[in-house]
Amino acid sequence: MNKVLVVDDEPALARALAINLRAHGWEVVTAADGRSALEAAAGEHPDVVVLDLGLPDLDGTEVIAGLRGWTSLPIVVLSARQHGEDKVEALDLGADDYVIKPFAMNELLARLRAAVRRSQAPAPEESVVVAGPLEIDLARKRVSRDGADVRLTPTEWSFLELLARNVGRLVPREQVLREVWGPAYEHETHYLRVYAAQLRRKLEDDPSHPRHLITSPGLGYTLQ
Amino acid sequence: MNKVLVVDDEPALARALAINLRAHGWEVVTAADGRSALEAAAGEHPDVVVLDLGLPDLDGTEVIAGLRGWTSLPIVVLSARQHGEDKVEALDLGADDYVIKPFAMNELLARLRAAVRRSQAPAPEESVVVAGPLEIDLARKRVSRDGADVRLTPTEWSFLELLARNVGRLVPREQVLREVWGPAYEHETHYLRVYAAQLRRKLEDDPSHPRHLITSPGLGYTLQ
DNA sequence: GCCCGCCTTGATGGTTCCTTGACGGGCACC
DNA sequence: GGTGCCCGTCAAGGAACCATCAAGGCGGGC
Repeated sequence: MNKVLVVDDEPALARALAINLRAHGWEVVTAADGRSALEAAAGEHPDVVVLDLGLPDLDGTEVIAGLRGWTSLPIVVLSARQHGEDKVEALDLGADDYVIKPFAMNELLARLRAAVRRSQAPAPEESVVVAGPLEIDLARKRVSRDGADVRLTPTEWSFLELLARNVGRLVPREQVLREVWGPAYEHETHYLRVYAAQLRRKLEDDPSHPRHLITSPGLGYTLQ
Repeated sequence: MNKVLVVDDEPALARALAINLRAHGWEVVTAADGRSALEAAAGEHPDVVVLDLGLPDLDGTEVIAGLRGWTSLPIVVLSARQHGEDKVEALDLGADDYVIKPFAMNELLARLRAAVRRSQAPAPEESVVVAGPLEIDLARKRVSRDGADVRLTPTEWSFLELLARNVGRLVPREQVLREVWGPAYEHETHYLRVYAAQLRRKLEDDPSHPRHLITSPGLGYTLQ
């Protein structure tokens, strides 16, 4: 199921959107201002953001800039302003699409689907990544080792998923911290060690001599 | 310069678009019907397609489907139809964006920029530099020699990467020091010798008679 | 309200890597 | 042949980084 973050300061509209989106199979989280939107984007890992311009605390463009600083997560902007430069500005800042209020629900749904599809397309994304005795099913968020299911915590999964999507490639430490914990955690390298150790204990035959979750000191981690 | 393929059967509109786009720095090729649009997309390698629905020969949705069969090239649909399902249908078929006529030129330009940026951002920069038995994969940060992986430290990698990005060219000592250690280290030439030696020990068959990591005394280093 | 799972944080010990120094060789020039 | 310069090599100390264990705190589920 795809997850969408709805950012809107009008409770009525936010609730209406949430109900409609849930009815169409989306998992919905909401935020009422820019600050909590940025937090939620980092903490909830949505697949797409619906962003209403004109929030109480931050300008909508600041929210876009704040997100684009660390993620390419698709953003669909929602606005009542029919004319003017803000549409162009939002797109140039890195928004992915723009819908004018009032809008037809099925149009918004189509644009969300398009945004998510685009963002996922470039990852050729076999939904199951195999590494030795490990099978990582990205779509179902499941991992098995020698055929037996392995239970992971949300953070462990997020870490492993990132490595799996770049299987065979070295993923830099900063990228792991940014994408798993959020942009404010780029220097919390201790987390990496703790979670790498936890994953190894669950996934490796000999956790102290890992063969699949490999550390490159000072650089990052590789799944192979 | 970015190249755009404009598909429109009205010569007047097509010409107006082409002039405007060229004025904003785009390289423009045009097609007046669906069949030639598909050919042009294959032959001209545009960065983005602007597609007017309602062509004489093929339905616009068929053009989208025809393109999506083999490429993920971004498509911006142009249409006069204000309402109805075709907007949703076009997006779901794989169009990347949708602009309704009449439209503001700067909006179309912004959407084109956004579409191109999106399509290029995730391009994983598949560049592998080969020098004799060495293969240097810049994206994966991996080096192999005769097919076997070679482990490098962060500083060694940074040094080698710089040389690999300028393979065959002499990289001045000062540039190496600046880009690997930072601007304050421009005169620490000793570092160069130590790390050049370490790299040779890992990469060369006979480290004391290097064939790939070449020193030009007083000038700099070359990878070949 | 309690319990449990998970995240965070600290402490410790081991490893890797960077920096720095010392020494010898080749080369040009005097 | 001596001198100076630059390069290559080796080695050691210390800093940065990693692995592991464990405990406290927080929140969600019951």
